Amino acid sequence: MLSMSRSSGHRPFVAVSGGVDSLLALCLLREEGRSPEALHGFFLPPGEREITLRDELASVCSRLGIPLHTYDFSREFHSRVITPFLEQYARGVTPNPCALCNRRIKFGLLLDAARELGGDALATGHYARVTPEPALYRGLDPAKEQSYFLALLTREQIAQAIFPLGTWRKEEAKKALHDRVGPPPASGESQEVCFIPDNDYRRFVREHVEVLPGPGPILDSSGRRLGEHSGLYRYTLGQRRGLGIPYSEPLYVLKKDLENNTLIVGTRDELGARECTVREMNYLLRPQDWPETVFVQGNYRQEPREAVAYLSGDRAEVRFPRPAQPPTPGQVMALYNEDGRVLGGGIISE
RNA sequence: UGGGGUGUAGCCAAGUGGUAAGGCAACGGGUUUUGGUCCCGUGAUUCGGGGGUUCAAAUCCUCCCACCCCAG
Repeated sequence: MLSMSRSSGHRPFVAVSGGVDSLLALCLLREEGRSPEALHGFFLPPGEREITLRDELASVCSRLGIPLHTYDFSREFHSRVITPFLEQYARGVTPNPCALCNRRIKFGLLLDAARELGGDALATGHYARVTPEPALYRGLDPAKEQSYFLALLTREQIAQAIFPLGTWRKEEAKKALHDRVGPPPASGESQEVCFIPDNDYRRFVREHVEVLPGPGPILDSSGRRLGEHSGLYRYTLGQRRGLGIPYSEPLYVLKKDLENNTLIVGTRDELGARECTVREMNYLLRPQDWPETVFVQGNYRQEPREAVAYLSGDRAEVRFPRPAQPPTPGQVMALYNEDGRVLGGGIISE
C-alpha cells in the first residue's frame, strides 16, 4: 500500500522555501507526532530579499516551536545548477535546472545537512509519493503532481525522501496552511526559473556566456531558406514563437543543426518523432523488472505517452507507437509504469 | 513611354457598388517550480495617390505613380 510518508524519519528535516507547500509539509509531519526541524538554504547570494525571507521564516518556525537551520548554498548552487544551465544553452541544448537542483541541491546538499544534524530523512513540499520499497509515484493531484522533476533522484535519495503532500490537492493545501499559520512568507512568488528574476533566459544566457554562436539561416525541411535566426541558443525543439517567419501556417523548430548553425523548421505535421535516446539513465527499478510498455514524459505536464524502452546500461532507446511532439535534447525524460510509478529517468540526448 | 498584368495591415490574401474575411508574423494576457507547447485577446475611419460618377466605391470612370511580364 502507498503511504503518505515513510516509516523511517523519526527525526525528519524539512526543506522549507517559504512557500505554502514546504511549510505545510512541516506542519503535517509534526501533527503526525514527529519532531521535524526546518532547513532553509540560500540558493542565491543572500541579499535583502533573501534575508527578509529568512527572517520571516524564522518567525514562523519560532511560532511553531520548530528549530530552523539556515545555510548559504549560493556558491554550490551556482556551480552545480547555474553553470551547467549556461553551458547547456551555449551548447545548443535545453536544460532543466529544476530537476538538477532537486538532485544536487535539495536532495544533495540539504539532505547532507540533515544527516549531519543527525536526521535520517528529508521532507519537501513536492506533490509526489514515496513508498518504503523505495519507490517514487506520481502525486495524487493531477494538476500539480511533480514526480517529473524528481525523476533524476537516485534510489538512495528516494529512500530518504518524505513527501507529505503526495496525497494532497493544491487548493486544500493552501487552505490548510492558511488555517495553521496564515499566509506564507513567500506567497505569490512566480514559478519560473528561480535564478532569473525577469524570466528572460535569453538575456540571462547572453549576459553570462562570453562566446555564443551568432545568427544563421533558417531553412525548411527541403533546404529552402526562410529567414535568419539570432543564435541557436534562443530556440528549442518544437518552438513556434519567435521565428518571425510569415507562412501559410505556423512553423515549428524541427531541428537545430549545431554543426552548421542552422535552424530547420517545418509545419506541425512534420514535427512528429518516433524515437529518442536517453542518456545518464537513473534507475528507480531494476531494468529486469520493467514492464514491456512504459509511459514517458519529456517535459512537465505533458500527456504521458505510451512507449517501449530498450534499456542498455546508462542509455535507453525509447520508441513511440505513433509519432508525437519530439523529445527535446537536454530535457528530462521520466519513465513510468501504468500505475504512475517512476521507473527511472534520464536526459534526452541530442 | 507599344501591349498586357499587378498594387488591400510586417508578409500572404478574400472581397468587383452597400459601408474592409482569413492565415502567418508581431505584441499582450492566461496555464506552468525548466525551456517550449497550448489557450485567449489586440490590429487598416481604410484598400498605391489625386480627381470624378453615385444616396453609397477597395469595388465604376479618369489622370498620375510604382513594380512585373511580353514585345523593341
